[in-house]
Amino acid sequence: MDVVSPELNSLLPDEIMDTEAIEDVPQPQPVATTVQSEPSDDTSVPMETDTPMVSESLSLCSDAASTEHTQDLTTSTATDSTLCISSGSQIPISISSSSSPLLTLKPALATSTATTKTTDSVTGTSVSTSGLQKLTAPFTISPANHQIILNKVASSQATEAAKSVGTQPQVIKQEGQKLLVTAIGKSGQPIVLQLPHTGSKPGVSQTSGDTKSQAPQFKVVTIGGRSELKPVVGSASNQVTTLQAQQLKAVQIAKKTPASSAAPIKFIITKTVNSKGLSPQTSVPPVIAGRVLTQNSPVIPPRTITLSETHNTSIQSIPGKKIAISPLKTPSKVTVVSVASPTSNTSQKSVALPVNVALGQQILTVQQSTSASPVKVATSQSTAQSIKPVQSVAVGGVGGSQFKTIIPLATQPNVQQIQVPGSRFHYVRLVTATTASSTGQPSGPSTSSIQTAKPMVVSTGAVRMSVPIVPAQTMKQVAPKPLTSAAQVVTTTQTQQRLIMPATPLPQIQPNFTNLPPGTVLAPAPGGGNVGYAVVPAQYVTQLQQSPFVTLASSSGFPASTGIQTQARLPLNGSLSTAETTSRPRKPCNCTKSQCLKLYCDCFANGEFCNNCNCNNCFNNLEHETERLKAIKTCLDRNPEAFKPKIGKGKEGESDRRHSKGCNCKRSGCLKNYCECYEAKIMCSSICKCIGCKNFEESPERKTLMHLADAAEVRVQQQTAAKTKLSSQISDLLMRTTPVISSGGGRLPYTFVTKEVLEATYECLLEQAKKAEQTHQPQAEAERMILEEFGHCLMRIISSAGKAKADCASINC
DNA sequence: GAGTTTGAAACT
DNA sequence: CAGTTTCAAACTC
Repeated sequence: MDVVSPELNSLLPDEIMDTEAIEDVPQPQPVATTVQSEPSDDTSVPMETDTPMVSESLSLCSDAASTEHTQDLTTSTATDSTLCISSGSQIPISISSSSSPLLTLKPALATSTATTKTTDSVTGTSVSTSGLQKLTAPFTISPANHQIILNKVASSQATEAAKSVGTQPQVIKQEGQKLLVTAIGKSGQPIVLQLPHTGSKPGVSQTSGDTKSQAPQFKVVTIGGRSELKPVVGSASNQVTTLQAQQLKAVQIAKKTPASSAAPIKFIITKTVNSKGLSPQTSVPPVIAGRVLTQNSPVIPPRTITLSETHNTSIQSIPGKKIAISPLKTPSKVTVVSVASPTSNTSQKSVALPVNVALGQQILTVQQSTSASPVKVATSQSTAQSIKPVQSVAVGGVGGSQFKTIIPLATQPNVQQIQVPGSRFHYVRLVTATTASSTGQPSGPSTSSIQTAKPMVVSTGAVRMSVPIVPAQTMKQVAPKPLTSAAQVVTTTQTQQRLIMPATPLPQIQPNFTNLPPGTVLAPAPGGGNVGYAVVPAQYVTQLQQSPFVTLASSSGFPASTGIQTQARLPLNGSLSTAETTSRPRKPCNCTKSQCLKLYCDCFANGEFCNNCNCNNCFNNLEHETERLKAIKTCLDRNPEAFKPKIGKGKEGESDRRHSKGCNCKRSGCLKNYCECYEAKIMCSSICKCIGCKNFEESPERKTLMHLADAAEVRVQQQTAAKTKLSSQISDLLMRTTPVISSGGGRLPYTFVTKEVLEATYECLLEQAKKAEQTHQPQAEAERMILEEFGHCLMRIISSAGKAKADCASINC
């Protein structure tokens, strides 16, 4: 049921699976206001997070290797409940849910497949092994290695907000929703889980964690949710934010709480810490992988790990809208963002579940709306399926991010792509404004924003989103920024949003998936998968939480067929890296035969959609998503590294940048842009197979060329500056239509060059010319006479100006 | 702007 | 893996 087409499954990276991090989620036993941890019996299924439970469970599993890093997870559900999970040193973990949705905290069992660093894993940590525990009471999990402390958030803003609602946020009700949180972290690293209750105001919930504090690295964060039996009314947004010292990935998941409490909701969040260490440099591959698996039978232990809530609700199907946001090239790390298809009920509270998880180096931002369980889809939510339009938030960003974000998207017909100036794009599907909305309000670094039904700037008629852009690297600092406007996080509330871990062993999937070009949208499984994936640079995701906004505007219609209807406005400065910011806009391609679906096309090779190109018969757009995906797969089959950046770090001791494959130039001497090395402004290296290479450090030709290039650049700059200055002066002069005598007396004579003066001068010069003609003066003499007269005119003008100035001064004007 | 050159990508 | 073809960008005129 869920989602990824078989084809695409093969593309999914192992990282997504990261079975190690995955743990089974025992069947939730809804108990009112209690936290329950039950080891699941089913260890056989590695990924199984989802037993055929009525309730949805959210499980967080963290395998934190580093003790020194703090984690802040904040999950907030906008409408019904807010889930805030934050773990940071000395930050208590609190879970509060004002709304009805039941939350059950259970330590997930490490799945058999997982090689499990289970020692770290949650299983050891028992939220409540003994039995039910009330969430209201502070809850501590596995203090030893991995501490998870669950406390009321009474003090927290979220709780306050919940109180305002009239519900007790701290209490987790068993309304069929199960919250499974498995976290293994250092002792002393509190994790705060907060369930927003319905109606929570955006930005209300906050996690108190110190974002700057060291955060344990998460290897895998999976958030998946699905509604199962009953449609749930209400919406909840969860936001989890984890900050890691060096790099962050924020996962924001917006989900809608089901209207009916009866419908179980399962959230599973698995967080594992990179065992090898926190340092970004670690050889351990980045690991965040998300995958949506299709589950046909609820009974079968789901392979999927999903953090999402499903909503059923409106029968109406909202056309999904997709916006493509240019992704960075080959981010090395992957951020998974799942977006559930929006449910249609307007009456429903939009649920935004932004989850920001800063994992060591990874920041995941997942926004998820509730998603209906596959089962529901088949049954109760027959209507729901129509609703599937999925949203992904696309934020334009600058290339160079090392993260890749995967956003599951619903395969709705209506798709729009946004091409961000400068190129990197992402797919974004926009749900109709009615459902979509979520905004995270920045409260503090660690704070999670509660997403209200009103997201950033989103208008139903025309979808408009403003997304704060933040460079992934800066995520640490991001949260604090106060956002004035409601929308900080772009989330479209959707009935279904899923962040899913692959249920099946993903090894086979992994390889290709990581290499997917940014912006790639993975089509949902043909069999009714609602969710597709969009691969976007994590940077974009992280940007969502930054104060700077990206505004995405799309026409109300969102006809699928329409080309790019959305407009993305991105601040190109500030958060973006220098290289990125300075990067010139992508050049339009001129492909004629490749349909822009081969690597010949720079757009395609860069993982971008064609936009404003001159290509013919272009298939590199959302209108040809199927073909495009197929082409991507083909490319990846041919070369798994196809979409990775060609310019990467060289071996140790070598220059920082070098071509990954090296060039093969034969005639250009590697001193023309034919040469990819030269084009990238890097030296050829030992791996190059070029002939007659002159692109090396000591090359005199190269030095000369570079010198000339620099000189030319300087000239251009000077000319530009001169033109600018001249233009400014001219415009300034033209502005002076009337003589101005300022009290300051600083005006130059030209201020007296009025229309009348000019006409008089013209008459004088013309008269002089006539005189010269009448006297049959040679041309040279005539010119001299005219110029002489012109000089006299100027003298008179200047004299008059000076006199006027003096007179003005005498009268003290 | 048309035509040529070039080398990566694609194909065999 | 090597050779050939295709392709689009870079370059020249």
